[in-house]
Amino acid sequence: MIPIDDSGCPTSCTRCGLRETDAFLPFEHDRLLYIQAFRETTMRLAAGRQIIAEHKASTRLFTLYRGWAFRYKTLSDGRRQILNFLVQGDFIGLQEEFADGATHGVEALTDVSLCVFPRDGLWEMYRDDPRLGYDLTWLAAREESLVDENLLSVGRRTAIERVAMLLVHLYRRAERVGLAHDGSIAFPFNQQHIADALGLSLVHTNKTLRRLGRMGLHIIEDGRLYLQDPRGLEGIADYYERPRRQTPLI
Amino acid sequence: MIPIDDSGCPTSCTRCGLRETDAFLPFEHDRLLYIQAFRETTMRLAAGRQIIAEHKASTRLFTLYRGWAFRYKTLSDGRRQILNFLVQGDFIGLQEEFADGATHGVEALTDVSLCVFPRDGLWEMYRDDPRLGYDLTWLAAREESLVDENLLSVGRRTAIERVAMLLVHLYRRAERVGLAHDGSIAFPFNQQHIADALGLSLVHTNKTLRRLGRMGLHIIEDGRLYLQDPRGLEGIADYYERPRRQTPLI
DNA sequence: CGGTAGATTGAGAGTCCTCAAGCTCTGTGG
DNA sequence: CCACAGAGCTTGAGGACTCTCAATCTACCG
Repeated sequence: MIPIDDSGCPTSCTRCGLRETDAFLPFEHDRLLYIQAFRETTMRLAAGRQIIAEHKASTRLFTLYRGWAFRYKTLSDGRRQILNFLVQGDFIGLQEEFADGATHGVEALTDVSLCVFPRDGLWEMYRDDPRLGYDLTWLAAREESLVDENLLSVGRRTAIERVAMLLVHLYRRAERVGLAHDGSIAFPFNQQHIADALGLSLVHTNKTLRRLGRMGLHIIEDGRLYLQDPRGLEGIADYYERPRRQTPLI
Repeated sequence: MIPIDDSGCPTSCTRCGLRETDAFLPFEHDRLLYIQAFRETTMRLAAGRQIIAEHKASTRLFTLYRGWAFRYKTLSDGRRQILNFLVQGDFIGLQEEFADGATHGVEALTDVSLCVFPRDGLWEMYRDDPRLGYDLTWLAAREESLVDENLLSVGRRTAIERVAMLLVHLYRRAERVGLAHDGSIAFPFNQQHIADALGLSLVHTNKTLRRLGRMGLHIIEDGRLYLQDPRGLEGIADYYERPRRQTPLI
């Protein structure tokens, strides 16, 4: 029996539940202990709560241990753009450390469990264990490639291509970290989330989703997403997932 | 007289011309020598040439020493999205090191001069000098924030807002690294570049640019950009530049 | 003096947006 | 047990922003 704290995280990083999948790079025992010492606390947040508020500097870094979240930016009249979705294993808050005030918010999309790290300990981590620094750069670069992918969608794909892309992409990411069961994943995203991620209106997002559904490409039912025709979706989206290397998990 | 090699870069990093502006973090002499040793060579590429081809793994990393470049992705039918523009001082190729094949291309927009680094020496750099590793993460995070900003534009700003945003943003970035003279910057971007960066068609980009010009907000003339009314542009774009910290330069 | 790249403009079409209304489902309270 | 409110989903209709097609114009070059 693995000891669990009241946020749903294991008390010890050496028994981190995420590491049971093969999505993550295996870490040495010592390194896990170092991360555990670096970890300030763990916490739980309800869906809809802000993990990092859009215009405030955060003094903390996070690893998303359970649940979904998203990064976003808004214009002053309220228009919102979701930059990318975050799933368990993703690191949160790196840009805050570096970018000069060019802020974005991070919101919990479902109830989430988080590992919390102090932001001002980051440089020490690089110094103490350069390998972890290298891994952080990796995570930053990989997140950027997610945003790149979204920018290509929003800039150059049509509505139906964008939605097809999003469905396949989210499914693959969830599957990757062990969230797919019986050919489906939990799908807590509402249509406003999808619209804001794809740069579409809510109404048009709805019509496009329905259109794909009627074409027999996917089903969203009881909060779960089934890809009936993943190849079909990939074809529409002009997006073909490649095998992925294992990802560092901090 | 600073010795210059045939690519236009100084032969010694200790005399790097870029460091004469205050845009960059001052580096210790030893660190500059380390970077110089890490530098494999320098090179020059003509406008339009590929610095990194879109679907090929590159074995090199670069610092853009002079000129403009851009990162882009394309769909199989040729639609192209420019992800962000690169200016002198920007580091090129980090994502290639980490992202799993999720590739993008990097093209020289003007004639460029580049410092070239071997990609497989990167990890050694983290190990030898964690501070440089930290700086690389910084650069990665900052580039991501550029892409974030573009994604907000393309997803949620109207055409005129996007163009206003682009003009201000490019101007500020160029100014920041010492490229503004007499209230203008060299403007080598053609309308296709702007269209591909903003997710617009060439024709509509042209009409929008003209509209802003007729409103007296900017002038593009003889390959130079003048912001006649930067505040007006910022207002339209709902974008206000904040003071920036100094950036690492590697 | 053609030829090419880039900028410009007009016209018509189409994707996507806004407005509006109705529907389903869930939770709450009388 | 049922009315009611709220969140989210769905659909129709009209309008607007942006796209494609096409043609013209300028600048530059061999």
